[in-house]
Amino acid sequence: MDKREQIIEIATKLFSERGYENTALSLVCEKANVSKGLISHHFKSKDGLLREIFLKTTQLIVEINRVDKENQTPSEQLIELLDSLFSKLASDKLFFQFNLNVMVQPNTRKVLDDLIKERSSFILKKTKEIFDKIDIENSLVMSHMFIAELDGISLNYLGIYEDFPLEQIKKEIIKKYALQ
Amino acid sequence: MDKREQIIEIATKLFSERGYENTALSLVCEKANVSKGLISHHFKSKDGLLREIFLKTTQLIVEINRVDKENQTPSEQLIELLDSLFSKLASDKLFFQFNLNVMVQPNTRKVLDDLIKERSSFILKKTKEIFDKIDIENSLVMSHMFIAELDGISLNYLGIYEDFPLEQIKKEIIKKYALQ
Amino acid sequence: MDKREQIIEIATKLFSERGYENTALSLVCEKANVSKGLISHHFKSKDGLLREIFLKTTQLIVEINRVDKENQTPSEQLIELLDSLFSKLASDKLFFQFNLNVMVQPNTRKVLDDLIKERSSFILKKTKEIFDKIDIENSLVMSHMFIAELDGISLNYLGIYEDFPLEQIKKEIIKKYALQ
Amino acid sequence: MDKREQIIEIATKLFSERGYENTALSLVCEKANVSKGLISHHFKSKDGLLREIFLKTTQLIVEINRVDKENQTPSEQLIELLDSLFSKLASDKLFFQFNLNVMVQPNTRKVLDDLIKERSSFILKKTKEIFDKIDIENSLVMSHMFIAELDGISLNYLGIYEDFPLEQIKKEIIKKYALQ
DNA sequence: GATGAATGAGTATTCATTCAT
DNA sequence: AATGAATGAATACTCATTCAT
Repeated sequence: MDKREQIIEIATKLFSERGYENTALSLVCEKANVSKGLISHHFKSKDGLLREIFLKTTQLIVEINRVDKENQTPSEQLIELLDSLFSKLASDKLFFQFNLNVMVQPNTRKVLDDLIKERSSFILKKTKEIFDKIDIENSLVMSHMFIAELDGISLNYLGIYEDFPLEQIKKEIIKKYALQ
Repeated sequence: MDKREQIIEIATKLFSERGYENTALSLVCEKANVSKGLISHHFKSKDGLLREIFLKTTQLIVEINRVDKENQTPSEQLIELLDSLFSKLASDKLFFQFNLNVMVQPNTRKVLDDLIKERSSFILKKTKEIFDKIDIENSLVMSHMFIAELDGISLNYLGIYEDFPLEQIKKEIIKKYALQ
Repeated sequence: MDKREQIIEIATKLFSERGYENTALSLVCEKANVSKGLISHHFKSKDGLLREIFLKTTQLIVEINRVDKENQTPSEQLIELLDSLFSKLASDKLFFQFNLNVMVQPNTRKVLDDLIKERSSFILKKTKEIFDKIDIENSLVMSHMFIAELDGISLNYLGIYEDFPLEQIKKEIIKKYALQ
Repeated sequence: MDKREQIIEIATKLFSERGYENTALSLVCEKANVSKGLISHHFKSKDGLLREIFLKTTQLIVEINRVDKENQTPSEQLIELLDSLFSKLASDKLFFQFNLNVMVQPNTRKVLDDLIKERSSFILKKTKEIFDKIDIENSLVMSHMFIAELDGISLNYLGIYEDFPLEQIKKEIIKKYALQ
């Protein structure tokens, strides 16, 4: 059993559920069955642990975009992307909760600044690539709107409206973007 | 000079800039030139102060929606709404920062639960009213999408992309929703 | 009972006996019957408390030098000064222990830098004044030697030689400096 | 490259510069490119390492006193001793810094108690031997004064006065003690 | 001899809250 | 309404030491 991995796993869960600032390292230690010193040893500080976790979620996002799309039309690619995104949104709320959380909180935002910039420019680039293939006009602005809309859906679904009509919105989004 | 009002003003600014959890009441006291006891006296607790502030921002949102629209077409109303929203987004970032912040943070989310629900259902209702007047099909789902898109734009503009093309996106949004 | 004063008193004693770095604030709190927060409240930090204490000991030194010497010859002044110094050295070891301690420890030395410089230049000035009155040649260098010798005596008496012949050395010193 | 020796060298430097209590073994390990376990292995504990270092500095002091003085008069011996001492004081401040440090700090004082006593009685004996040869009256007390004065000079030169007139004081000391 | 993961007690500091005045 | 001394629980972090490899 790798204790380092265990810390990351537990901390990810707790940071997502309770928020970064509201999660004491002592709680992480307790739940992960690990001493306080070990976090210092492996991650140097709480912020260091946060960065490690954020990096891991970025890798996950990168992987979602790396699926082999050789024999798909751009529209099919977009549909698949939306499909996997909406699936994950429904199945793994905490993943999105965590990411929203740390990007909005001024404190964590600062700690993760470079990593957030790196990730978000990657997402923008990938989106624009698809839009360019589909030959959408004004692809940069449209990519920004596309990303914003999906982020807004996450935000409203996760944090604001209890009866958010996720499924129907998914259909509308696919209709709007992929079936042009 | 009303000290109660001064506390609210300073606290709003600090909570917005630094996040709720990362703002010590002692800092609020110092900046507002006020003793610690006075916050307890007026607001009972830090959470109480937060609720008071959130209520005030809700009132502001309500006011934006209350502008007299008697002699406007629904489309004109929508355009004006979008206009004032994008203006405020550019001029008063902290206002949106604060609201995003407290809605995404699990802790504050819990404290404000009832107020958030009240506000968001108000916003949904108002949006749907306009969409119904415009006679948009599937108005509930479309209202959700509309709100989500605007929230997503705030999120991306404020917290993620440094060179977010706000102006162009505003034009696209108006084109999309109001000029049908 | 003034708790602020109580903290200073207890801390002075403990810092002297155990050294600054080896004295936990929790120990000070326990002995002074005071909560941990109160030290923060009054002194901001452990270093702040140290500076306060060092300032107080400086005041004591200043007072020793302020005794009315109107109707004394310079030699009589010097004898009286030596007398009170040697008395205090024998009766209040901790006082000297503390001062040696914080001036030699790199950490505390840094924290107290400005205060140490201020104090030591005061002592040098006062010594030189007397030496000038006695009309001693090369008074600046001789003042330095005088101060160094007394500091060295403290150091050896307090910290090194268990059977240090303090009384006889006092006589020799008086013979050497005051009876020229 | 002998790692044991390397640890001693680095630790001596760091203890001197930063003080014993303020120097973490992890820092020593890092600077010496050595694992934590190795210090335990070689020196058992941090205190063990300190004792080893103190012993080494004692040996250095012994060597200074062992220089062949067969064909020198006692006065010449004393001058040479003072000369080498003042040279070292100017060239190797850290050496004296370290020794002052550990003798004044209650914690380290306790750990090194036996070694300090041994060393200081050696120094006293050696000094008294020379003074006896010169036929100085009251040689024990005078030896104590001599040692104290030199210690005081170190203390004031290293830790208190930035513009301490070391060279002139050296001349005065030689005049006073060696040219009688 | 040498490593480094792991421990756990200990440290200064923070902070919302209480309460006498 | 207003102050600020006082509390005490909580927090991130430090660090010497142990031990399996």
